[in-house]
Amino acid sequence: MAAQRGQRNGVGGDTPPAPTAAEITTPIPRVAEVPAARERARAIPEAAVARLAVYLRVLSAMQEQGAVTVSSEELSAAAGVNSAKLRKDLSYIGSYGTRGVGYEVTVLIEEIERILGLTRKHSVAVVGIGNLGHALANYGGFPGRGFPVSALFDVDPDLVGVPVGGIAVHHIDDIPAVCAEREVSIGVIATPPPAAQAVCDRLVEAGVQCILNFAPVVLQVPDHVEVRKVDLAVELQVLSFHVARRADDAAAMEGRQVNGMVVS
Amino acid sequence: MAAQRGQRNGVGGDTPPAPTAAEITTPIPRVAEVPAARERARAIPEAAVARLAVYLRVLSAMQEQGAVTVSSEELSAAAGVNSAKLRKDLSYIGSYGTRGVGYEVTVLIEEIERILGLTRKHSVAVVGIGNLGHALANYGGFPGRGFPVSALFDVDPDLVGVPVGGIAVHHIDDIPAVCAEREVSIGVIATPPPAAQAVCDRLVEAGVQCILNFAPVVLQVPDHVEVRKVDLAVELQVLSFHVARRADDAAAMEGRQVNGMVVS
DNA sequence: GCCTGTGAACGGCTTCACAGCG
DNA sequence: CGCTGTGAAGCCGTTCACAGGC
Repeated sequence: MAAQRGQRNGVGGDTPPAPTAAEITTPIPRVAEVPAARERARAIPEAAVARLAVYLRVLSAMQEQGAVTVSSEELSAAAGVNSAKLRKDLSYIGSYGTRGVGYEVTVLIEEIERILGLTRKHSVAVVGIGNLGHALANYGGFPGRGFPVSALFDVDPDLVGVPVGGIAVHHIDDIPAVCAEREVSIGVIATPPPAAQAVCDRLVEAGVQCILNFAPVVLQVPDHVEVRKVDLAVELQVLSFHVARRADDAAAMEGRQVNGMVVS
Repeated sequence: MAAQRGQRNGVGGDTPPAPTAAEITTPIPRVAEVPAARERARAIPEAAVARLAVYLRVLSAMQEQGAVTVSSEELSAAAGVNSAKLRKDLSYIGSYGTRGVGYEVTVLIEEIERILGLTRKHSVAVVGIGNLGHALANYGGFPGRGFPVSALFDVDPDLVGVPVGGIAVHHIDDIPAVCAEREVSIGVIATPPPAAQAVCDRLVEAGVQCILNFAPVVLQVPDHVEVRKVDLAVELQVLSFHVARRADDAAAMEGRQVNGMVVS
């Protein structure tokens, strides 16, 4: 898995599910009266949401190859998980399979897209048009499209006005105005670390509710804003840890004269 | 990820060094008396390893500002986690704090670097010199350096020989030779999806043990190879899910006439 | 008194295994 | 009979709370 969770500003503990004043004194466990859609959506584990996105991509590929139905076994193999987990994940969004047969590809695609909110387009703004920003801007139409990059920003006056990936770069001072006008719902921060927090503040000010942060900085945001962080240095360091562990293992085995059998 | 087969081997918890050889009733060949370093390294939760990398960056920044000691409270706040988690994470690598005082910055940095295997440089090879590959190649010296990008590869003959970020691009057919020569330990895949598996196979063939995969593909690798995946489309879709959930919540509240209190 | 280090409680994700239905 | 859907068990990481040193 990639992308560490992280963010969560909370000073002490994290906010519990969402206990309203009413819940406190309820001595009897009872079924909540909350709207079904909301409840169900909230009940999906974050980890499962990420996997649903993967299933969606696999399903799209299968659909293009003309597949009409898939079994949990096939789909899970293609997505790199085990079938029990896949069925559990799908059960979070409802029961769309046919026992003894499998799932209808088109139905699953529709349902997953609905749950992930992909039926609605989400405009993306990329801030920081350096190497990474360039790459992201040109990525145009991410796989499993639905995320049009509709605004680019940078501090550098020389970049302002220059078209990158077909879109003109604006100055970061224009973030509020341009984001509002183009109804940007997701902001991507690809600036140097020192600039990240200021950019983040501007995005929040502009009403952006979700941020994908590539800068190695812990962003401070209001509770209603969701942040996901992609940290390349961390990824490499985690890999480094595994290299080191492996080396230790090897050294240990060699030095210990273990019998021929290798455990792993 | 992969790693099916439970391979239990008397690795209890983090109990004191007391290998109870008596309890084993299985005649299965096993490694007795495992080295402490290996044991400890294996016991660190993956999630904790990722956070250690974050602490390291924060500590480096603090060191540059002249800090000599930090308390778990300060460090955890700067890293965006709670202090209990931070102390637990640090306890996995040993006891380097002073009760009543805190941790010595330089000591912590050294120990974390040691555990993450950063005392040894890890050569990185980037395969696929498109937009993203370019960005990665120029990233040169990732924050918290120690990961020199020492080889670049692409299929495109026109790119071969062209210097990117100071390094000449090689053809992917040369992966085995070049990687061996430059002792590459980490491979980064930034190719289009269809090429990813083939490139991965070549890297494995070249002896690379860890791979960072940016292609939206589930790679098949031998058990001894570690893969981490960064999937931009999945990140965006997870954010999309949250946007949708928020919208549902708002709609639900409005339609339900919830009492004045706002939950989150 | 203050802050670290950690056993134990807790909660959430994963795995199991089988009931349920086509 | 096959495959989905799911309660229940198991496992693992997080949180709590306090013992242990300084």
